[in-house]
Amino acid sequence: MVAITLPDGSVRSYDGPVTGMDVARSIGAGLAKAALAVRVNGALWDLTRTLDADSEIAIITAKDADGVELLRHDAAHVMAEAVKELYPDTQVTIGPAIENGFYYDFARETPFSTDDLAEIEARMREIVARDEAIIREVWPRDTAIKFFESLGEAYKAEIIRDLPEDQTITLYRQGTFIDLCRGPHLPSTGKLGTAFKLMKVAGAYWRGNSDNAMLHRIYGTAWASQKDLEAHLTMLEEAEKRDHRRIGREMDLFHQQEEAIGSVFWHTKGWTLYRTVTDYMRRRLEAGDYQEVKTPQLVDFSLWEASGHADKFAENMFTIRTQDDRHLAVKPMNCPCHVQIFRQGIKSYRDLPLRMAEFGSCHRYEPSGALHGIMRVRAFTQDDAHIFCTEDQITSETISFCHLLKTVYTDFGFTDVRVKFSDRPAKRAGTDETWDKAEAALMEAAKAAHLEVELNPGEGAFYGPKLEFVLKDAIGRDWQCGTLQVDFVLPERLDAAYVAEDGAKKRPVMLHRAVLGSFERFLGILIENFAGRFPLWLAPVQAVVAPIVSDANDYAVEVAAALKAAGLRVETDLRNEKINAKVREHSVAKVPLLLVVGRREAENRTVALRRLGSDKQEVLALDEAQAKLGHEAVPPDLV
RNA sequence: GCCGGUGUAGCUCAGGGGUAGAGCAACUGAUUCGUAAUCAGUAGGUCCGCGGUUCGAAUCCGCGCACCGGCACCA
Repeated sequence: MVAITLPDGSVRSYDGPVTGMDVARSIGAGLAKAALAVRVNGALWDLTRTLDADSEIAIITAKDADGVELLRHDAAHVMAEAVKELYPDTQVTIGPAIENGFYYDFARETPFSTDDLAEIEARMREIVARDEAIIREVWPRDTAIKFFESLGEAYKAEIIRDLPEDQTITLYRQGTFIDLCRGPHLPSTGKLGTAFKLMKVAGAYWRGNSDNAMLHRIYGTAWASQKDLEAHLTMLEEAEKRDHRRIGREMDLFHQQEEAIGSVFWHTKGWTLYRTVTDYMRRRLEAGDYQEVKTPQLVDFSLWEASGHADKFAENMFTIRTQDDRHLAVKPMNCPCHVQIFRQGIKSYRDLPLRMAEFGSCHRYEPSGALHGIMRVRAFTQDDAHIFCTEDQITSETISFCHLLKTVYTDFGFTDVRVKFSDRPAKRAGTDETWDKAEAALMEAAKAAHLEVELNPGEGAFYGPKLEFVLKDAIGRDWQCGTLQVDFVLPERLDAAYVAEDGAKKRPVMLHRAVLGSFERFLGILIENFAGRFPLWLAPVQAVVAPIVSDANDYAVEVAAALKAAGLRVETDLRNEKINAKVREHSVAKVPLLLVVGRREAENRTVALRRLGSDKQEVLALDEAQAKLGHEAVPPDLV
C-alpha cells in the first residue's frame, strides 16, 4: 500500500507502487491531460517515475510557475533535437530554461543565421506534432561518457566527467534524440504545445569563460498559451518603444557620435533633466549631513598602484604620458582621492562618521562590446560618497543610508527594491580575517536595517563585500543602482587614520556608497521607466501655452510669464497652426501640461488646461492655475 | 575583447553595376482656425570610411570604423 497525500490534505491509497500519472488519472481525466510533472516531497519528478513510498505530492500543470519552467526546458530539448536532425554535425552542450524562455548552446563550425531560425522552428513544430514519448534513463557514469564520446559529443562527455562521483547520471530519450539531463521533463513532446518562438542567435562562451571556445546560442521564448506568448511579444514591442536612445532623440535630450565614443552630448532639455536630478540629490545629501567635495580628473598613476586599482583595472583606465614624462590616469573612480582629503590635517574620532560626497566625473575604458547608449558609457558621473567611520558605526550608517535610498527611490517612483549581498570574490585584497570581519559587520548591519537580502556569492568588490540595491521598473525589468560596500582595505593601503578616544592612532572603516549609481545610467533608466512621460517635477518642458488665434498671442506670453514666475519650465507655441496640430505635437512631445488660450480665455483671464494622457479640459482662472501648477511642479523633497 | 547582424536625407525606410527615391520633419507662401496632423510650393545626399574589380560602384570584393543583439567584463 502506498499512501499519497495531496495538497488539499486528502490522502489516497494505492495498491503497490504508482506513478504521478496514475495519481493524476485517478483524480480526473482533465488533470491527467494537463499534467506535466509531479512534485514529490518538495522535489520535481517525471510523471512516469515510480512512487514506492508514502509521499506528499502535487500534480504540476502549465498553470504552475514550475510547469511553465518545465515547458521552457522541454522547448530547449525539442530545439536541440530539431537542430541535430537538420544539422547532424552540430554538438549539443547545455540548454536551460531562463526568464521568459530558453536557450541552447551549440558547437559547430558555421554559426547559425537568423534565416536558419524559421527552419529550426518549423522542425520543432513537427517534433511536437510527432508527440514523442520522453523517457528517463539512469546510466552508469563510464558508459554514459563513452556513449557521448562515440557520438562525437565531447562537451556532454566533459560535463559528465565534471559531475560529482555520487551523482546519478540520467539521460532523456525522445525519438532518436538522447540528451544528458537532470530532468524532470514532460511526458511527451506534444505537451510542449505551440506557444513558442525562436528569437535570436548569439555567441556565448563555453561555460561562460572568455578563454574557452565560442558556442552558438539560439534564444527562444515559450509560454503556457498562445495568449501569453502574444502578450510577451507585445511587451517586447513596448520595451522597444521606450528605448532611451530612441526617446532621447525624439525628445531632443541628448545624442552620441563617433568622435566621442561612450560619451554623451547632453542637449539643453536632457541637461535640464540631469540638473533637476543632481539638484535634488544635492539637497538630499545636505539633509543627510554629507559634505560635498570635488577631486581632480588627472591623478598620478602611483596613487592607483597604491590603492590596488591598477592591479586589477589597469587595462580599463585611460592613462597619459605627459611631455615631462609623468604617468597620469584619468580617474576611474573617486575613493582614493577622497582618502587624500581625509588625510589632510589630523582627524579625531569626533570627526566620525565623516560623510564625503562627490558627483564624481569618472572615465573608464569599457570594452567596446559593453557600451550601450547612455546606460554603459566611458565617461560618467557617479553620485558617490565615502563614509569614514568606526566599526561600531557601520550599523547605524547602514541604517541611515537605507533610509536615504528608500526615500530617493520612492521620490523617483520606484517602490519595488530587492537587496543582494555579495561576498568575497576569488581575486581580492585583504586577509581572510579582514574579510570575515567585513562580511559579518555588513550582514549584521543589513539585519539591523531590516533588509531581506539574497546571497550573491563571490560577487563582492576586490576590497570588500557589498549590498546591491536592485529596483524594478514599470515594465518589470530589474536595474541594479544603489550599492553599499564595507572596506577595511583601502584605509590601510592609503594610510587613512584618526585619533581615538584613548589617543591611539586607528584606521577608519570606509563605506563606499551610491544611490543612483551613475547619473547617465540612472537617467537612461528614468527615461525607459516613464517612457519619456516624466512626472511634472522632472519633465524638461513642464508646460506649453498655445494660443488658438494670433489675437491671443499677447495673452499667451503673459500666461507663460506667470507660470515661469511660479517656477515652471514653460514654452509658448505662437506658430500659425491649428490648435489640433499643436495639441497633437505637444502630446507626442510628452509635455505634461498644455494650456490653450483663445479669445474667450484672453477676455476672461482664464486658461484651458489639458493634461498629457487626458482629452479632458479644465478651465481655470489664471491666478488659480499659476498657484496650483506651481505647487504641483515642486520637487518631492521641497513639498 | 569575442560571435552574429546593420550602416542610403534630420527621422522611419524603399531601391540596387548606368542621372539617388518616398513619407514625416525643415524652409517659403496662403490660411486665424476651440483640443491628436490645413493646403500649396521649395530645398535637402561623401548612399559610414579607405582600398580593389570594372568603361562605369551607393550596388560586387577586401580591410577598417561605428552602432544593434548576445557573450565576457563592470573598481
